[in-house]
Amino acid sequence: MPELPEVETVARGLNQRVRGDRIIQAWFGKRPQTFKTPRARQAKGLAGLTILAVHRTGKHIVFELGAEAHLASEPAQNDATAAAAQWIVHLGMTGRLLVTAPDCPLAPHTHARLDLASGREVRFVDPRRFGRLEFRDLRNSSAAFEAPGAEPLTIGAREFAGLFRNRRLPIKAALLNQTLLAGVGNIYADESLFQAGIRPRRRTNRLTAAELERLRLALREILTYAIRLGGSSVSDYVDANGEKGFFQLEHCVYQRTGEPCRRCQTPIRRIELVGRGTHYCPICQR
DNA sequence: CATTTCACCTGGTGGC
DNA sequence: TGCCACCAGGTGAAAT
Repeated sequence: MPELPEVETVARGLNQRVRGDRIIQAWFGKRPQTFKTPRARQAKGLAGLTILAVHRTGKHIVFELGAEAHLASEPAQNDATAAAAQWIVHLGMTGRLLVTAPDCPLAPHTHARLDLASGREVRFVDPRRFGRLEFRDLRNSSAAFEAPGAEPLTIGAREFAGLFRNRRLPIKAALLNQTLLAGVGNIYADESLFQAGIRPRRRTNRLTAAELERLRLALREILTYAIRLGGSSVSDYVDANGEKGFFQLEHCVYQRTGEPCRRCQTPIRRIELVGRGTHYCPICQR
């Protein structure tokens, strides 16, 4: 399931491959749930725009789009002031965003295709349809997209502690709440709690300052390392080039129920928390 | 308001 | 081999 490292990997791949390209026209499927902006408005809005840059915010992929053609090397990354519009893609559980040749066979559950001036296509494929596509025309008073929560890679110690100090919910539930931190999902919540030695059910307001700081650093380290390995390919995740990631080989607890802890050999335990499978080591995490 | 539960989806899995 | 119940989980709406 795409979380911050997977979404970052996809966004980087897209930025490398389609930055500077121009959208000739766009096609959209008929499943209404996929479209946060009505499909007709997306198709009309995207046609003719140039891709200035592609980047990640939280779990969202943002295409910065310009009304005029720019040199691919010219626009600064994240230069929202130059952007006339944005195309915002959330991959949900099973979403894929791929750059393909036009004669590449159309995968089942393809919900969107962008025809590019270079002759290639950007395709959005999503069997389970938890993904979302949104178009924002910044020329029409729409605000630029902002993720609701803080960025786990750059948040400071004081702000991080402030997010959790006055809450009573389990720390794992807090990590999954995108309005607090943006980008952490089930895999990296479990992995970072293991690394920090904290049990998932612990109430956030009962965590010590030292524990919160361990958690902040664990998140940063794990997310950074996972990005370097191209993310975790559990389920059917692949990047914009169709390549799998390798961080799943590094998992210490996620989907390792009953297997020995890599640190102390105790069998990894699985519980259900806020409706999610949750994995931890009963010895290493307190 | 804070927190918890549930519906939305389909492919893969395991039991018989 | 085939059938089917069941499960995975990101998000937002509804319930508590």
